[in-house]
Amino acid sequence: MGVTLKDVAEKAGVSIGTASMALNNSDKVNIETYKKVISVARKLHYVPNARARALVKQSTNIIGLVVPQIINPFFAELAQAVKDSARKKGYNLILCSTDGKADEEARYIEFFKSGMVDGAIFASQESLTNQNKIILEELIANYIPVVNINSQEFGSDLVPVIKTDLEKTSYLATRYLIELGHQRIGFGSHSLKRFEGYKRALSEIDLYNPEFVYFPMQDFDEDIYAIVASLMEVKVRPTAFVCYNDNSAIKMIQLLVEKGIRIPEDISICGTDNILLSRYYNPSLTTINIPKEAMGEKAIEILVRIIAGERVAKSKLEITYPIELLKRKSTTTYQG
Amino acid sequence: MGVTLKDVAEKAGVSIGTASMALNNSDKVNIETYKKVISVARKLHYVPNARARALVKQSTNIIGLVVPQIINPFFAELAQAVKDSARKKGYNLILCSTDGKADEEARYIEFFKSGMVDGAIFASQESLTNQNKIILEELIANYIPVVNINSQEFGSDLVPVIKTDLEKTSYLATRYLIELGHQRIGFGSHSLKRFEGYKRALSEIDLYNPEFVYFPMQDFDEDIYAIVASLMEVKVRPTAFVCYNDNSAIKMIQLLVEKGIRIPEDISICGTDNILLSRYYNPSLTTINIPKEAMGEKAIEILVRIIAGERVAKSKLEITYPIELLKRKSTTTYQG
DNA sequence: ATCTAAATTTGAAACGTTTAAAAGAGAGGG
DNA sequence: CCCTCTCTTTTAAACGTTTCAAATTTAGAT
Repeated sequence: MGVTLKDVAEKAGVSIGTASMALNNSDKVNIETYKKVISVARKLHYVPNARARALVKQSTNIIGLVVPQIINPFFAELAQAVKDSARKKGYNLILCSTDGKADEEARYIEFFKSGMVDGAIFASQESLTNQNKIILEELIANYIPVVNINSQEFGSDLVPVIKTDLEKTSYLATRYLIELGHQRIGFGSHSLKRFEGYKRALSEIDLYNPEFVYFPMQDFDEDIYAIVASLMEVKVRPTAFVCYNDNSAIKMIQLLVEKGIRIPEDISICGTDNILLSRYYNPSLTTINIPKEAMGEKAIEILVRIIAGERVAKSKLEITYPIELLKRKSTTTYQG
Repeated sequence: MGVTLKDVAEKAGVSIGTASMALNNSDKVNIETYKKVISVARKLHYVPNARARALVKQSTNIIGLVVPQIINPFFAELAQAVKDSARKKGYNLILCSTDGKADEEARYIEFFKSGMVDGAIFASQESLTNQNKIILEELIANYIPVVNINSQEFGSDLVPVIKTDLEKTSYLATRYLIELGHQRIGFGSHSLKRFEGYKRALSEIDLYNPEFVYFPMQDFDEDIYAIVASLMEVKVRPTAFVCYNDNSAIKMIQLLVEKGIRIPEDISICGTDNILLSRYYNPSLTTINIPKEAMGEKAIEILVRIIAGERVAKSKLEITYPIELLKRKSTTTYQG
């Protein structure tokens, strides 16, 4: 079908080995033959067969990135960062979103284990499920380099973790709302870590009240309807709310506005992630910035080092990135 | 490093050929040997080497999807749809975003030509650039199956096109605004097709006025600042505006609101794409739905047929998907 | 026991590269 | 003219599968 190295070699009147060396800029080959081979290759529009090369080189130059969902802007932006860094290092990125399906996950693992990627990055919302951990360990066992982004407290010593301090995100958010004068501050997330930060901030001033805490079981996005419904019924309503992430904050605001509640006048709302859109939302969203670019870049940097054979994580390697509160218009002082 | 077919064969006491056949469920192999091989393979945690298989099978089971940007929700959602369909057909998706960089594009092309993908889907905002066309033709010349999503009027007979009627999107939007009583309707897009639809709707009632037309040169997202600034200065301001897409509509609303303009009371705004967020924006966005799932699925279906060797596009193959106006809260009747 | 046909297994080529060892060609010195 | 050394090219193995023709085994029929 396509033109192969053999064709180039024949036309250039050299052996396959020489042709290969010439095309790989080996210094062993005579300058004249080099020129000849290059020119013939160009003339024939020769493109090296990546499949053959992958086999002999034991490497595909592809990195896999696994995210829970692509359509979540946080992961889209993270993927963008990871991709850019990967390309700079000469890798292509294969983007895998699991959408919470275990069988999808399993298929990706098979794919990775089969050697189609040189390494993989797992990004998660939060802490890894047991299932995730098994997966990572299985990959490690198959000598597939792995880096983990964003998950907390991962047990294995073998997988480097790039993360932020989740507890601190909600601590910062809650602190800020307290500073604004709020006393009844609600919270919604399935993240224990985040809950701890929220609780810590309120406990410091003895204002923690479990009444205002919502722990959606599974899918926060879906459970927002229930939370908003509950907020409408409750006698004493919180005047501020700390949301799981920007996506859910936006959804929550929309639902509240539909019920005639003004944001931020009636309820201040705070997200997390600083997705691109949070700045353009109406009202613009007070949120916590997660340094996605830096984290994505770091993940690639470390992964590439592992791929190159460096024993990066002799012991537990964890890198925690700083986060930052961005004060915008979805929060305001308590209008007692 | 890993365990190979040879290891399995030896341990099972059969030849490599037999082991291979057993693992591929060939009916030629005796049931007892089959069981033996399977059990040994399982015991050794054998995973077939995809690189070797790709070489001999001349296929990687990977499909490439090229989009302008992942972080644009429209393309994220389209990618999601494409990915789901691809997986159903047994393919993995490699997601490539060019971010408008020509050199990135070129690298993807090399990658595709090298045989690392079995086929490729190109999704574009709009009409293809000349550059794009050259790329597609180059791929075709290298026997890489290609399908095009969303672009209008592509010359080649060889590349199937999955699209919508862009002219109609802005026609529908403009018509609706006219029905709402608006007479001064603005328009912003670099798309000629869309402009035509807008102009047609207004010309039908003799209200077309070039004064209200904004043709950003390059990046609409960036040019919105200039458009909004201009809208603030102009003596007679439009009471409604048709935006390039939801993303830009959202950005525009945000900027207008910052200037104290109420949406939709002062200006009605209409987007296109129906990204997930448009429903949760505040106000929720009147927009035109683009059937992303259906289009993504169709693209994969056709691509897979081409990969299988079917000569899908003997002549020009174009499939146009229906669009639909979604009336939401960013538009309202003209409050003369 | 012999022959044939069917069932099963083996062996080896093929996929298209890379790479290291071996071979060959010049050049210069003795 | 031979030997050695350097520079260049060729040869062939290796990567790990799949696949198909050929070889072998098994079973059935006579």
